[in-house]
Amino acid sequence: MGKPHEERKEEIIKKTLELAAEEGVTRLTTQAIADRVGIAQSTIFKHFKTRDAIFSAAINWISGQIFRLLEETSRESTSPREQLQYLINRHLTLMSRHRGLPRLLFSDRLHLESPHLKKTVQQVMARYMTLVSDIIREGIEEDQFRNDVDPEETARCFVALLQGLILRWSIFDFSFPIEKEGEALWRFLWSSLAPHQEEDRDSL
Amino acid sequence: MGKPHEERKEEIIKKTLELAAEEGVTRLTTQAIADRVGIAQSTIFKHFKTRDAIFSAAINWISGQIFRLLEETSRESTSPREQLQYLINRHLTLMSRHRGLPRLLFSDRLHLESPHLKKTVQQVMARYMTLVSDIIREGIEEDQFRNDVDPEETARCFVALLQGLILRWSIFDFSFPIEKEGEALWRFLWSSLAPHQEEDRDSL
DNA sequence: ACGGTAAGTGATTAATTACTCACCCATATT
DNA sequence: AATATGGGTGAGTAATTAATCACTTACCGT
Repeated sequence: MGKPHEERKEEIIKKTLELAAEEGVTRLTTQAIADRVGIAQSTIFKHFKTRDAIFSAAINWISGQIFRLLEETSRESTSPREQLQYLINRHLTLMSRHRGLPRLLFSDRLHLESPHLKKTVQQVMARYMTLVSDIIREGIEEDQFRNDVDPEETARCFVALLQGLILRWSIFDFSFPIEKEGEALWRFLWSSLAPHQEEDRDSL
Repeated sequence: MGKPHEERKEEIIKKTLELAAEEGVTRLTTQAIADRVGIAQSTIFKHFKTRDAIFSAAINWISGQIFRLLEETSRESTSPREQLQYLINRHLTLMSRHRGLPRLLFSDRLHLESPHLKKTVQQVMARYMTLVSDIIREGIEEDQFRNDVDPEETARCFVALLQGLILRWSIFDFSFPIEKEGEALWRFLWSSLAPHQEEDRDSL
């Protein structure tokens, strides 16, 4: 009886994310997590020293997923335009598959309770924006994007668009398909990135 | 001794918002609020029946502020373009002046603890997007904006941009001047709304 | 067979926290 | 002068919850 340490650890993290999506971070007690996993409350502490360690592990898991996503994107040798589209789609799919992520990321418990976790989140965001601005700069050099946009500024807007969309989705209880909204987001982004002669083609 | 009911009520709400900005929603206990106001913890309950009633009042206050902002914007008889700029500036100034607002609005305690408050927030967002799409539609009709953008879609992106920016600002602990970022946001938005012949003028 | 280790449990504890209650006291009303 | 009222208080309560602990049980290598 009893699963091995690493396996149960993963299970606890996953169930924690599930619970965060359904009940919100406030209801995320060790008792609730234990119930969901199907073990006693005290058993939680065989695998995590403190409750915050669970959150920490969850955030690190999320960071890992997003870093993987970023690496895969930059490994793709497709055009800058397709890289951005790929990034939007994959990002939204990731959030769609694990709805607890936005709830956790947006909760203040993370940022204010432990400075270390806050730094992790900030680092992920910073690296994210760096990659996006690199892609945009490349697109400008290759004459695929207009040359009068500022790459850093546009990258910040890119991330803001994504986060804002996810936030609205979360506030409206995941009640609309977010992948579809991603397409609208891309259309909007493209209308600001596209060189002028190409626009007629894409406006329909 | 003792301020009149309505006055103290307002004071509690204001101090609650202050605390939310500094300490986060998690630390927002009745004790902390009472300390900040300078009264005993039990006195809080002379003015609010429950702790949630304080949150409720705070959210309603926020909603009021934003509704006022929206009404003022539509009352302005300036061009659609200036209306959008005005809305961005005023919105960011409001958030800048009361940093507790984003913390409260993004906290899950609001949406998940009480369905009523969630509805309030959703209604504000819905009305916000309606107004923005109206402005955009008007701008298209007056040939100030390109005619191949979808007003509703663009309005959703407008709100996402704002929310995303505020979220990043909140995650980075209000460490950069948000009004300045608002200008970048407008530049980005305008590059997607501007008719083509006008662009050369504004690109610098 | 045996001893060690790792996962699991129930009972308990200490701290936090929303909320109540009996009681004060100043001011306004009668 | 008597009294009612409203803002204020300190002490206390019940509930929640993270964390501990003594103990059990299953499994593994020797």
